[in-house]
Amino acid sequence: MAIKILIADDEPNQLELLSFNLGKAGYEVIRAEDGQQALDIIEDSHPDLVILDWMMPHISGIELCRTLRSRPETRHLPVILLSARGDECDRTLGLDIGADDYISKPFSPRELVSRVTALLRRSRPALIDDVLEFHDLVLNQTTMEITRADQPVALGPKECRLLAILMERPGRVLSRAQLLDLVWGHNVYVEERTVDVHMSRLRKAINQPSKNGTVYSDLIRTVRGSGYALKAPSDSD
Amino acid sequence: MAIKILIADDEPNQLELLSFNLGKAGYEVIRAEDGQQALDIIEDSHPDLVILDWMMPHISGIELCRTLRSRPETRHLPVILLSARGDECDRTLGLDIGADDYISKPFSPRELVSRVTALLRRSRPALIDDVLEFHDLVLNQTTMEITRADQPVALGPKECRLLAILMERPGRVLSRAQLLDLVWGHNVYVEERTVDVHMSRLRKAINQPSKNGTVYSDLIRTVRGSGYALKAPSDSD
DNA sequence: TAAAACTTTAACAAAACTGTGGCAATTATG
DNA sequence: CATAATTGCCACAGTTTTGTTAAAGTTTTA
Repeated sequence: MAIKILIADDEPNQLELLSFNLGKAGYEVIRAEDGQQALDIIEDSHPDLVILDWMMPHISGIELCRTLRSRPETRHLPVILLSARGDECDRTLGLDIGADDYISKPFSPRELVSRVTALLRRSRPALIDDVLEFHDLVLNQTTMEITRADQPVALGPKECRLLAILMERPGRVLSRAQLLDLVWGHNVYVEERTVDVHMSRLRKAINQPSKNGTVYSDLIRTVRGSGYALKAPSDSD
Repeated sequence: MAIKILIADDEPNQLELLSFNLGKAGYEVIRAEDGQQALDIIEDSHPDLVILDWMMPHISGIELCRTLRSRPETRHLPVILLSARGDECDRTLGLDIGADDYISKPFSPRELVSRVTALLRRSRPALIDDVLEFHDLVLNQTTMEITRADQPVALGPKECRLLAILMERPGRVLSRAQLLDLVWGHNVYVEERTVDVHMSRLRKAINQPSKNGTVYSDLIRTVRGSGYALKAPSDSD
């Protein structure tokens, strides 16, 4: 599945230039021509990263960035701000508002792509590195091999994806609804309790993978009333 | 615990300037004067972020960055590269090598601090995001972890929410009716006395969290006839 | 000082939540 | 086509959480 990047810019030339370069670098590009449209698309197609022009009609990049940061479901969505003005005040304002990076025009295509990649590596390592690690768990997304303490672990597709989602956000609590959305996709109807069942299967699989009798500690934390998260075992257990 | 930042630069003035500004911004700064020393310090004191000068004797920033990226234990350590030259080639090289950000001299203190904060936000979400603090109490709403004086505290969902509501308004007195509204929602009928019970449970939980016999002071203030509020302990209790 | 007003907290039953074996349906796999 | 694997759901059991009540403790008021 290609990495989706949303670009919002009201200037067609600019939009074209950006799309072309990111497309060439292998990203799937979605375009928006103003802030409102961008917001709709974000809600709808869950891009992995967004690039916002500072100045746009209706909703400016800054406003949009603020909005995104204020909503739980987009709070961690990587945002790059784009501005014609290079002055420092804008720069710091952009970053302080919660943008993850700031590029001032004119910029080189190379730099743009580098910054996008660097930001993705930081925020969604799975998309770039395709090896996820947590404690002694390793998940290679290319080969779909999973190991715990170097012992192979067998997982079904759903459990595997579930694990990947958790490992991309180590420690963060995800509600059943969020997990359904992230793992199953957001137009599939399944019971929330089904998450529990898969979590149970996942636990069983990763907590006793090896043949020798070693017992592993539970890396999955149930947060009563909220959902599930990964947790590093404390010294006591 | 303060966030530790390592700065490696062979030029004393530069080092001083950086330290001063980051120190003022509330970070704990550790200094290194060349790449080798930086490496030693990283292994030794586990900084949360490092700032590397591009040109340094013995081991350059670029080399050091490569080294860090190649080791599992520092693979995800946030790195900012610093360079005298602003040309794009360096810029993209730096980012491609795995640095998380790149700042070219001369830079403004404001921008530096903004970039550091932005980088920390995305690499160590727990340090920046969704965290409520009051005195020695910390409530991380992302991971749903609560600690008092760094000791974990176990809370049920209701108590947790109650605490969050109080911590969002430190010191302000909230009536039982307000608390019912904020915590339970405004179309639920529960006895006002119930608030007392939960407050009592909350107190018990946060005022004696640790195993060692330490006794913590009561952070919750009962305002007779009005309601409850958080209070910082005075010196006497 | 006694009564009144208010708060704390133990106890308990009800409600809510979670873990998991089992089952049928569906989907790969050989 | 037969067999195995995967998936979603139900239902029961076991826990934890929650709301209420009531008794006991404090503070304020008259």
